[in-house]
This record gives sequence, C-alpha cells and structure tokens, in this order.
Amino acid sequence: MEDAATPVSAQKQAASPRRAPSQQRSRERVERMLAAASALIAEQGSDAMRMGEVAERAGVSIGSLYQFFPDKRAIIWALAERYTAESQSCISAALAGISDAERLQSAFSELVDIYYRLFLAEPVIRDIWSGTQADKALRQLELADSRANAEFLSAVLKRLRPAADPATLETTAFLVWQMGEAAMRLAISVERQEGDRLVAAYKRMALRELLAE
Amino acid sequence: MEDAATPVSAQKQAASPRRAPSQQRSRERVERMLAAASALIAEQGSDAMRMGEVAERAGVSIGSLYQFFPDKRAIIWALAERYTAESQSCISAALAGISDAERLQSAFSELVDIYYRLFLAEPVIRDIWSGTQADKALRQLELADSRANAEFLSAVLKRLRPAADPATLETTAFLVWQMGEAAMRLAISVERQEGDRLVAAYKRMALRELLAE
DNA sequence: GCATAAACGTGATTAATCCTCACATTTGCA
DNA sequence: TGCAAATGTGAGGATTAATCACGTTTATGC
Repeated sequence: MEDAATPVSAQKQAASPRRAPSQQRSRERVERMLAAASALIAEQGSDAMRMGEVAERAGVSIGSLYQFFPDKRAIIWALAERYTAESQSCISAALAGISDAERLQSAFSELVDIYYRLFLAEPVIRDIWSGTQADKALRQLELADSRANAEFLSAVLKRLRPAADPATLETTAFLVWQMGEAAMRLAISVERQEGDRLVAAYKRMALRELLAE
Repeated sequence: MEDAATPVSAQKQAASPRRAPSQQRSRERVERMLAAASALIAEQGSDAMRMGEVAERAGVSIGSLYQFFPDKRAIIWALAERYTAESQSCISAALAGISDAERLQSAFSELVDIYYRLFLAEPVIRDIWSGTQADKALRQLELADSRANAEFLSAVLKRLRPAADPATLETTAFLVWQMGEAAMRLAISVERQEGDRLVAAYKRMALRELLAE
C-alpha cells in the first residue's frame, strides 16, 4: 500500500521523471508533502494550492517537493491514487460473492450511500474528482478505476443473468458506474435536499437497469 | 441573438466589469475575438489558448481583448453561452407537444444521436464541456442549461404520466438529462466503438426510466 | 463645422506562479 | 574511512494572465 501510492507512479503522466524515495527519511518527507497538499486542498481547493505553500507547510524546500513530484498535478494524482486504491478494495468486498437480486439491490444501495456520504464529507475527494475532467492523467485514473469497479459489478450481473450477452452486461455495468460518479458530482453541487433526491433517483434508475430482464 | 451572446453577460461571473460593445466597430471586433478564440480552442484546446494569441489572431491588441472580456474564462464562457442558447432552442423544438410514449421514444433517441454527433464533430464544444467541472461559472451555466432542458422533458413526462408525482418527474428528468451529458463526455473519451455502445446503453437506460410506469 | 465627452485602442509593464538548476549536505555501503 | 548515490536548498528563469496610463476614434449637441 505504501508502495502502491509511491509518487514515482506519477511518471505515467507526462513530465520529466523523478526519483522515488528510497530512504526512510525521504519517505517520511514525502508523506508530509502529501499531508500538506491534502490540507491545503481541503482549505482552498487544488486550484488555489500553491507549490510554495505545500513545501512550506511540509517543512521542506520547494526543490525537495519537485524532487519527488514532477509537477503540481502529480501531487494531486498521488492523492487521488490513494483514494481509488482504498475505495476499490471496499467495493470489491461489498460486491464479492453476490449472486441473487435481493443482495445485489441492498449491497448496491448501501454502496451508493457510502459513496455519497464520502463525497459530502471529504472536501479533498470532492475537489479532486471535480477537477477530474480537466486533467488528462486524472481522467485516465478515474476511468481505470471505474472500469475496475464496473468489473466487479458485471461479474455479479453475469452470475445473475447467465443467459444475457456478457459484452452487453459489461457495457451496462461500466455505464451504470460512471453514471453513479456523475450523479455524485451532481448531487454534491446542488442543495443538500435536492442532492438527496437525485441520489435516490439514481439508485432507482440504476437498479431498474441492473435488475432488468 | 447577437444581443444575448454579448460578452457583457460575462459580468455575471466574478471579475471586474467590462464595457459592452456599443459601436458597430467594436461589435465586429468582439466577433473577431470570439472567432479567434474558437479557432485556437479547436486547434489546441482552451487550456493552451493564450490571450496574446487570441488578440493577435483577431487583429487587436491585448488591451482591447481585456476591454470586453474581464478574463480568459469569460471568453470561453461567452462561447459556451452561444452553444447552449443554440442547442436549447433545438431541444425545445424537438420535445414540444409530445404526449405519447412512441413519439417521446423516437424524439429522445434522435436527440441523443444529434448530441452525440455534435460532441464528436465539434472540438470546441468538446473542449469547453470537458473543462466544465473545473470552472465554477461554466458549471453554473451548464447546470442552468441542463435544468432548462430537463424542464422540456419533464413537461412531456407530466403529460404522459399525469398521475405521477410532479416533483419526482422533475427530478427524474433532470437526472436523466445530466446522465446524458455525462454519458456523452464519457463516450467521446473512449474508443469510438465503445462510445457508440455506451451511448446506445444510455439510451436504453434513459428510455426505460422515462417510460417506466 | 467645431467642441467635447464617451467609447475605444494600445502594448509595455506588473504580478503571480510553476519549475529548474547549480551547488551543498546526508546517507548507505564497501 | 571514503566515496557514490541520494537527498536538500532556494534564488532565479520562464511563462503568461491581467493592468494602466495615455493616445485615437466616434457620437452628439450646437
């Protein structure tokens, strides 16, 4: 886990390569950098987050920051990757082994609620996934994450409806999942009450689709 | 129309006010600025669009540009507003007067196809609505646009299902519409073939919801 | 025609930021 | 102990959005 979230993976993006922290000392510093970035994003949003501020709050120089993160987006990317890794294990656990409609219904409903509460409560997640569309690397991360989660869902669907075309089920699962993320983003951007209604409506819509013959 | 798209409306945003073009001369210049911006966005994306480049290509000074647009986002906003105004009239026309399920089905299906083709064909639209989430003013514009379009749709639904709770129908229409925009954004960001499948799946899902008892 | 105010036009300059780089320091290890 | 690699530093380069003081054009009243 500490390994997976290592910022070196941010190289996948585009910028010049950066060293991965190999010493204990620097690993701790990188943690401080991420923590500082997280705090600043929570306070002002990732757009207003200044690299100098991150460095200052982490107690490192701006140069050290750039030693481990090729650019500003890489920091955000690293935070996003942690969240996706964490949530993916939750989701796989919640959907594992389900093979009847009732359990799918309750598990899915609960999953949506958990996600919704998470989005409402965590300003950092909200900020990062709001800006997703603007950043190619983040978008790719979200797509990959979504595909992975949709796979758990389509696995359940295939068990529930063995006669149906598997490819169609996969498309359905992916779409339902993406619609869910969009519904969350929408729900948190409107009044709380309307958001609740929208999430409920999404649940109905998604379940109707998932449980349809 | 020329009036509605006037960049003075960009004042609604946040930046310092700017003069609205009142002379013929300046109105033509503003058109040139918007055209230049549109071309640059089509070529390189709005992020890479430089204000100096816009001015140069429009044949005006950077100062003139800022005389009519308080900031960079205002230009993009003005372009976005034109597109929304244009599409809204199309949508209202397509959905007007529908009061039976068959016609709703065919009209909705056609509308989705039109939108999808538009997104595929117009790089400017694609760019602007991709970056929507990152910009508050654009997000508001899209939300308002979506609400307006959803209203056309919910009007149809209310005629189709007079016994149903109107508030629920409104929420459904809004959600279906937003899901549609999200589906479009998703579809154009993946391989063409998968995009087609996703749009088709969205259509099925949306129509199932819209025509449900 | 003339005067005057308002609208318009200009581009060098300012300000804010991301990011680099030449050099100093610390750590792991033979 | 000594050296190579890793790590740390922060002044400064580079980019670019946005300003502003001043010059020019247009509309309008007489």
